[in-house]
This record gives sequence, structure tokens and C-alpha cells, in this order.
Amino acid sequence: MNLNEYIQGALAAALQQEFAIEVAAADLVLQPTKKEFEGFYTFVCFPYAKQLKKSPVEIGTKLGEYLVAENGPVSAFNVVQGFLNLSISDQVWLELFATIHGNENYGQLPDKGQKVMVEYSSPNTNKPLHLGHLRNNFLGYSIAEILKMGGYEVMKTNVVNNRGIHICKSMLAYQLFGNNETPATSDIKGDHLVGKYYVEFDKAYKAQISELVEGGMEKEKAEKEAPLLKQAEAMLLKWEEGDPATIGLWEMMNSWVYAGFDETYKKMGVNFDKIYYESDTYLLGKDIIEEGLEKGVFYRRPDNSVWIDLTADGLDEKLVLRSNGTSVYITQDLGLADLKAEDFPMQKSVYVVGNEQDYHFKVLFLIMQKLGRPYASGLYHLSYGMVDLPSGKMKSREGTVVDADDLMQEMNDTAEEMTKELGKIDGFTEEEAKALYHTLAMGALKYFLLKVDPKKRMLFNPQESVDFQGNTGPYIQYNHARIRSILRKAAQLELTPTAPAAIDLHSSERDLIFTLSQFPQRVEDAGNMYSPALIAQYAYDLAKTYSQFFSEVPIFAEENLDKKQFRVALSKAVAEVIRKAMGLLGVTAPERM
RNA sequence: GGUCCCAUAGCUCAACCGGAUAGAGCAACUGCCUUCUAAGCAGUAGGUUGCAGGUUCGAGUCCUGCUGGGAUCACCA
Repeated sequence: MNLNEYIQGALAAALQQEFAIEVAAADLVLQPTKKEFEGFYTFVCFPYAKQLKKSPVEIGTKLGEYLVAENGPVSAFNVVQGFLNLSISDQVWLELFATIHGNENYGQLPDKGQKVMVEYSSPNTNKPLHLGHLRNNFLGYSIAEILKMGGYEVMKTNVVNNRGIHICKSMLAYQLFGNNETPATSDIKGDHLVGKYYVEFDKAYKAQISELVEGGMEKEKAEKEAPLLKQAEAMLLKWEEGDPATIGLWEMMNSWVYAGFDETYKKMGVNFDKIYYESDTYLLGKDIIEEGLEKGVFYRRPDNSVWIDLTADGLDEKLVLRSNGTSVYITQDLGLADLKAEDFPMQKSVYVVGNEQDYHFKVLFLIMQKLGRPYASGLYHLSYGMVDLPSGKMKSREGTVVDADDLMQEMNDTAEEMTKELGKIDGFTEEEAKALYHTLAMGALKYFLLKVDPKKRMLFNPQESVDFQGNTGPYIQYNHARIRSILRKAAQLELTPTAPAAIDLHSSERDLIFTLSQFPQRVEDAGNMYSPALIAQYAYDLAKTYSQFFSEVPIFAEENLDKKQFRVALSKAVAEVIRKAMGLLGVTAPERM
């Protein structure tokens, strides 16, 4: 039963009967009634006032009377200004609850028969993951889970940037200064070790530039002429030729990085169905250049470079192939788009990439449209804002980058500290306690990063950003743990969670059923808007509503058995939905905390 | 300079297709643990939604201009 749709239908009928106007039921705006008014659903009457030449209050009253008179779900109404507020009978709330209570798959939307690919993470193999990557990974994982629950078949992919000049820089620095150290001999995690040499390169390179500048060279020229850069470029050429020594070094260092990333991904709790490596895909896309030239989408300049003119679309002219015939960034993205569609024929393809690449994706998608790719209309750039620090933007050169591994470890420590302080781990084994710290740490961190609208840039203060109280992951986790505790006790008392046919409801019980009933729609909305933030807000809303119920309504002290069993059932349903909603954010809901 | 994004309470964030007196959390203050987990609940205080116009029954939301911040405009990725 979908109350929302039912009421829309009834309102449409009422408008027809009472005022003889035809409105499509789906077009009727129904919003949740504000807390300070009586009712659950509100219909705004203003839009019809002009058309009907009647006051909104009069319209609302007529509609309200009609809805109550039909003896349906609407038990009462009130009209405030032009707002028609509708109350729902307890009978209907209980029927609604019965459909939720018995349903293991509650929230899972019907199969849409469509495939979606979600690309996220997509790291460079020359440095470890940082705070910005955390937002990316959590977003990507979450939106993939949301789309799954929304009825799509989802493939999660990761495009690893494991080649190119920047990789050669760390390889070169390692060759020069590495003394053959390895993650094992240095006790440094593989990705951090490689990152260290990327920094080493930059230092030495800068030193060379200053030297050249002191020797009288212009800075710009020095940046291009520095021997280290020349060496790195030479190394890239060797790599492309397949020089065994270069490839060997590359493979060794990459394997360190992959091992390091795997560890970090595991801690983050994210995973992928398919990984693309740029070393395999960087030559793709050249045939598309030919195709585009034939179709007249691209044009060739006298120097042999290939371009697309997007000025008619409000963009610029864009290079798609260099004059020497080699690829640029977008060339391989064109090829990769086709490869993805071939591997997984999808209706939608989501790229989780920061908003500094908005322009790139506009161009990419536009080109795919012009080339007539059938999947082009389903391409979507999930563009998210940067994560700023109190000191401003993260800058690797200034050492202000917040490392992902470090941050997760700090969160773990904080969780441990707080949990011990609160004396919450009596009866936990060492292992259980550790697992809980991790669950809480990741819950806090993921919730913090996901509750904000992805499009917006956000601020992260390492000292104080991640709290464990109020609108936080642990608050929601806490409510889940409390319910699990109640359910354990209910089982001991041999109480059967039951959805009763007829009892009087407490107002906080109605609130809970109402909130529970919103879940499927929220999953749908979050998928359509590509916004885990909607799920985060929902989870908080549900937990908060439960918390209120918990403090206002007794469960085991209730004498009426029907009510007692109902409250257990209601609690159980809330725990289930909290667990599912948090699962959509990649957050685990603990049994105890 | 062109294009795009952002600006809401002291701080971090909400506000669904334009709807009621703009909501939460943190920080501050006041109550509430002999009862199902106080990582909690209830309450107080905190706002000219950057500024100026416009559109309309109604604007944080749409339009124009301005101010401030950011991104991007490489034969880099």
C-alpha cells in the first residue's frame, strides 16, 4: 500500500467531483505536514484558488470533507491558511505497518531491468590515498549500493591510473635514491613508499630548477630543461617501447602500490567488480578519432592535430589528438567509454569524479552524443566538491594533505578512547572490542562525509569534525544497538513481534510508521538524484524518531500484550531499516555498543 | 578576461517541482539515570538566507545586476 499515491488519487477524484477540474493524480503536490500542525500529509491549495475563483480555505475545506466522508485512510483534516492537513486513522497505520513488518525485502525496489556502471576511486599509483579520495570512494560505493536497492543491476569499476610521466617520476627517484629499499625492508606501506619517492623527485627537480635559474636561465625554460625531467621523459619513452628493465621496475613498484591500496580499500570497506588499468587502455580511442573525422564531428588542422569545435554548444575548441598522433587524456576516455559499454551494456554510466573535471566531462559526453553512441544519454558525471581543511585547500607540497590511512587510524583511536571512557565494552572479547572501534570509526567518518550534498564543497576539521554525538553515524548506530538489545531481551521473555489488527497508537508510534513508510521512496529519490546525503538524512531522521519513542513509550512495562508485542515488532522494523539505510552508506550497524 | 559552481544561526550542515512561523547537530545555558543502553531525552537562547532590484497569491529556492570565495579554460592527467 502506498499512502502517498492513494491520497493523490483521492484528491484528484475530489477535485473532479467537487470542482469539476481534471488534474493528473501524480501532479498533485503532497508534502509531509510540519511538526507543529496536526496531520501527516499536506496538500497546498493555493494553486487552484485563482482557477476556481474560490479562497484556498474554502477549497481545502471542501476537499477535506470529501476525503473524510469517503471513509478511506483519511480520518480527519484541518485547514490552516491554504494548507490542507490530513490525519490518517490508526487502522491504516497498522495495515501499513503490517506490510512493512512481514517484508524481509522492504526497501528493495522492483527490478528496473537496467544496468548501471559506477566508476569511482580511480587513483594514481604515485601517491597514497588522501581525504579527498575518501569522499570519492564512500560516494561511489554508496551510490552503487543505492542503485542496487533501487532495482538496477550495478557494476562497480575502478580505473587505475598506473602509467604516465608522473609514475616515471617516482620510478626515477627510486632508481636514483632508493638504495633498493622495499616495503618489507623499510617497513613502509607500499603506496606510501612510492609516494615518498614521488616527493623525492619533486624536491630534487625543484633544486635543479633553482640551480638553473641561478645560472641565468629563465624559470619557465628551466622547468622544461631540468635534467631530471628529461630523464623521466626518457623513461616514459622506454616504458612505451617495452624496455624490460623499465617495465620490471614499474611492475615491482606498482605491485607495492596495489598491495597498499588493497589494504586501504579493505579498511574503507569498498570494493569493485572490475578494475581497468590505464596501461591497458591508454592506446584506446584512436579509432574513434578516425570515426569522428569521417563523420565530420572532428576536423584536422594543417599540423595534423585533430580538434572538435564546440563553440556552438557554448564550449571551446578542444584538442582530441596531438599533432604527433599521440593521445591526450580525453582520447583514451573516449575509447574507455566504448570499452565499458562493450563489457557491460548499460543504460546508465556514472563517473564519480571531482568537480574540477566538470568541463572535461561536458566535453566527453557531448562528443559521445555527436558520435551517436546509444549509451550517451545515460552518461552522468557525479561531480562532487572538494574537501577543504580549516587552513584551506589541501596541498601536497605544503604537507597539508590528510592521509587516508592516518585519518582512519586516528578515528579508530578516538573511537577506542570514547568507548572505554563510557565503559561500553564490558563482556566484549578483545577482538569484538577492536571490531567495534573500527565499526564506529568508519561509521563516524563515512556518515560525516556522506551527509553533505555531494555537489557542495565541504569543510573537514581533523581536530573536531568527527563527533560521536548528535547528527552523526555513531548516534544512528547507537539507536540500532539499543534496539538489538531490546530484541534480545524480548526473545528471552519469549515475546513474539506481532503486527496487531487494532490498538490505539501513541503519537510517536505513528511518527515511526510514517517514517518507515518513506524508506522506499527515499531509496528511489537518492538513486535518481545520485545523492547518498538523502539516505544519510533519512537514517538520522528515523533514528531520532525512534529515540523519542524510546524515551516516551515503555515496552516491557506495558501491560497490554498486543501493545507490547507491537512495540517489539515496531522496534525490530526500525532496526532493520536503520541497518539497511546505513548499509547503503557502507556503514555497519553494530549489535552492541 | 570567457565559462561554470558556491554564499543560510558563532561553527558544520538541512530545507523534496517556488509553499505555513527557514530546520538539525556542535558549542552555551536549564532540567531528566532505583525503570528497555544517558554515545540519550526534553527545554532555553541563537537568522534582514552576502547586497540591490524584479517575477507572483507566495522567493533561501526563479530572473537581472553587484560583492566575496572557488573551479576551469594545456599538444598535463
